[in-house]
Amino acid sequence: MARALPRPNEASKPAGRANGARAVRAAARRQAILDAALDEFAAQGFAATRLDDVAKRAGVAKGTIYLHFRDKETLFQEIIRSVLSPVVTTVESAMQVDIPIRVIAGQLVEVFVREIYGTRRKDVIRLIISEGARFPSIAEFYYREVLSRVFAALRALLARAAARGEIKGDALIRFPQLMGAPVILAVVWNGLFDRFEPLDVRAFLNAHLDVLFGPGRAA
Amino acid sequence: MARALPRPNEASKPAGRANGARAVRAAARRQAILDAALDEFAAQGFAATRLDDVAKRAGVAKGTIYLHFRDKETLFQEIIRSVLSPVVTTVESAMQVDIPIRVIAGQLVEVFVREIYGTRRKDVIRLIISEGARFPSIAEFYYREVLSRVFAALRALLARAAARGEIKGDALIRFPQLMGAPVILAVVWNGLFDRFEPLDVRAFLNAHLDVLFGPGRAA
Amino acid sequence: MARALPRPNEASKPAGRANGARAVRAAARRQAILDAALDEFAAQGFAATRLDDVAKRAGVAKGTIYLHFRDKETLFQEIIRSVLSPVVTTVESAMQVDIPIRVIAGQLVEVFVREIYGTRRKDVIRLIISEGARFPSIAEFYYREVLSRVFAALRALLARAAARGEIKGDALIRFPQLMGAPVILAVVWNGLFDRFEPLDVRAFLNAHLDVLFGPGRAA
Amino acid sequence: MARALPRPNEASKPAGRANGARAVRAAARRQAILDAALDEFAAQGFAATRLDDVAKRAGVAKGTIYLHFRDKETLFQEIIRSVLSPVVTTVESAMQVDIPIRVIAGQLVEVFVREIYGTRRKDVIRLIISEGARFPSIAEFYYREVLSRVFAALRALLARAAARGEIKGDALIRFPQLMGAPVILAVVWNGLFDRFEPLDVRAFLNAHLDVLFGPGRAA
DNA sequence: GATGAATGAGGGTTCATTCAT
DNA sequence: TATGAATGAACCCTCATTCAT
Repeated sequence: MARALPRPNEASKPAGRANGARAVRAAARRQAILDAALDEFAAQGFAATRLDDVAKRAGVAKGTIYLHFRDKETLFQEIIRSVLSPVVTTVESAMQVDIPIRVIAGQLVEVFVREIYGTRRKDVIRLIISEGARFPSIAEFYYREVLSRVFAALRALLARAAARGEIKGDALIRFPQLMGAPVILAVVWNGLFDRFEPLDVRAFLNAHLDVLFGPGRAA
Repeated sequence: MARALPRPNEASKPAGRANGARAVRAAARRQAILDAALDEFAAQGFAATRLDDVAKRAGVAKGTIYLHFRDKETLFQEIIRSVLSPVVTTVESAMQVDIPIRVIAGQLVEVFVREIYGTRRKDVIRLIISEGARFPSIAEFYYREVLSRVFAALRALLARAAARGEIKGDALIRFPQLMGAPVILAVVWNGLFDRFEPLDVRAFLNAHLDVLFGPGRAA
Repeated sequence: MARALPRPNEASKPAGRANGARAVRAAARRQAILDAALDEFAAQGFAATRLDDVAKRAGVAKGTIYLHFRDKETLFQEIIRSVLSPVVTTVESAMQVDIPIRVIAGQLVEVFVREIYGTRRKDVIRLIISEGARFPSIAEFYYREVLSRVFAALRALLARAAARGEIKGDALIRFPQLMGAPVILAVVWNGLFDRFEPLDVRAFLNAHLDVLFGPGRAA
Repeated sequence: MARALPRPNEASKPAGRANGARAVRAAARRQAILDAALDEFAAQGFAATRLDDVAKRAGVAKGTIYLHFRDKETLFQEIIRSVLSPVVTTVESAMQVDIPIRVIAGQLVEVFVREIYGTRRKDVIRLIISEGARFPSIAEFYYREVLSRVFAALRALLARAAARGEIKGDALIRFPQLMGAPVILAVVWNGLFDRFEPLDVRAFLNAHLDVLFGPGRAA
């Protein structure tokens, strides 16, 4: 199991001056629980995950989980909410640069491959897809904090590109989701069918860009 | 909940000669259980579904379920396996006709909208996406019985289209998944975000075809 | 532990014609659970009672309890509510007869000794005293269904007695509770101090009547 | 919650010579814990009381409780034992004065109302009634240290009164408990039914004395 | 001494599965 | 065949108690 996540926005708990040690340990434990829980939730789904296993994997006692999270559902939501948000800003920024959409799209592929597909954030996306329907607040949070922000930036980007004549029809303008569809497929495929037929995600997404914007150079 | 599914290949249990009535009743019960179970599994997921609720919804006693299915998991797999297979042949057939790929693709959109998105088969796809990782045999079955067959036909279709010059680059040839990506997105979107931002699936998929093959007439 | 309760108002569940056997068994099981639970609640108090023990004592599985009672608290309240009500009518009736209060009081002592102190109803009173403060609905139910009815009848009885000159001052009229005080003491004493200094309850209560109404014959 | 108790016998821990300040602080903490614990035990009962709440209410950390008391049960018993004993001497003294029993009884009513019913000692009595059965050592302690001493003095008092002809029959002689019965009822009533029907305890107890000894003047 | 984070046994409740009717 | 009462393993969560700081 991938253990670490590139976490740009460190800092977390203030830790004051005095017993910083204790605060640090607490934060570490909390993170260990989050990590372990993500592993378990990703592997078993929400309902089938036992907090006993989470505790064991995190190396803490069962009761310790409850020192950091109110209950199983809160723990779950905490993971979903905390893991993806950091990338949103990165993606937004990349979209706002005033260069050809084909270039930006290529950068986004790299960001996705590196920051999401190559990390456990991929599992979080899978969890949202799998469990989102049962946790309306999660779907809502994800739509509000992630999707709508990304889509806003994407629409602006597409408008600029259209103005520059980089896009042919109006399909992408009307359905920006088309740009993200292969990303979803990649995550789903990875979870279900990679062992039967592996998918080279980077190549796959770049091929998609070729379809959208005409062939680029690199793959 | 959509109650009925167009089921071309009825038949199931032979029903012998004599007490055909009994066999018919048994088959009806079995189907009622399958229907009810699909509703519940789709709404709650596998682990959170209670057989009690399935029984109640099917109008049978809890024990009756065990007369037809070995256990909860078998019931689940039975649903997954039985519901999608029928469409495969339809899709294969459509792909084998020797007409422009753009036309066939348009027909496939209609098949999808009518036979899957407009029925509970959509729920089954969602279940495969959500639970497939926990049920390797399901992923495997689905890959073998559905995906690989559809992909085989699709590859042949794409080859013919390429030969005819209907396709520009080699992206689609190398990654036929690109054709299906928006279908996955549509199913996922429907489950999670339709209440925030509804998606006109037919228009969406046709827009995708416009991107792939250049604009068609219809929308 | 006293196992049976004189239950004047048999009947309970209708039991129909057909599967009366099943209904009878169900009722028996339900009663076994109530009996066992009363034993445990009386011995340990509400919070310290484990349903595991109740089940064991009742000879059923733990889950069976939940077929008959929603949860531990409901089971508890059910006991409290079902056990005492039957005696209320008896007591009311006794009080309504138009004979000297001294005689009626003597009869009430007998009723108490026989129907309450000699049965597990005594435990129920103790439970009300012990746990009532934590279960407002129980105190309220008991006040409404038992106390207020008994007090109403008692006030009428006292009024008649006063009119007949059987009572000296107005103390009893103003505080009918004085008649019941030794009953409470008896129940409490029985639970706490009988092993140090047994209390002959019948004699005790009759002595109380001597104090209230002057000496009678019997003891 | 009544905070203070008239505590005639202060002193507790000797406090050595040197760091008396520390000892005083320790004693204060200990008392704060006892006070908080009584509040909680009275409100929730022994089993349902959480030491967490006690600590919070006492303004100390949970671990601190264990510096002063071996465990939850010890803390409980400590309260029971420490709170009531002080009044015993007062009651004994009042009973030993050589004046009419009616007068002494009137004084006892005042003592009860002031020292017990008006303080948290009332709660302790309630706790003994509620939990005594589960803590044999408490019932035993209470019987030995309180009841038997009070009853001894009471029997002497009654003997003197009988010799003086202040008592009619032998009921009180045989069952001195009759004198205390309304006290028990008052405490129980206060906990359960006061909100439905308040009881004027002083008037109630004096009415009882009217019954026992004939009407007095004041109330 | 004082703290409060950490522990882990324990208990209420659920639910897949069985089986007597 | 169909039922649904009964079972009991499993799981979430609580809380008395401990102990490193």
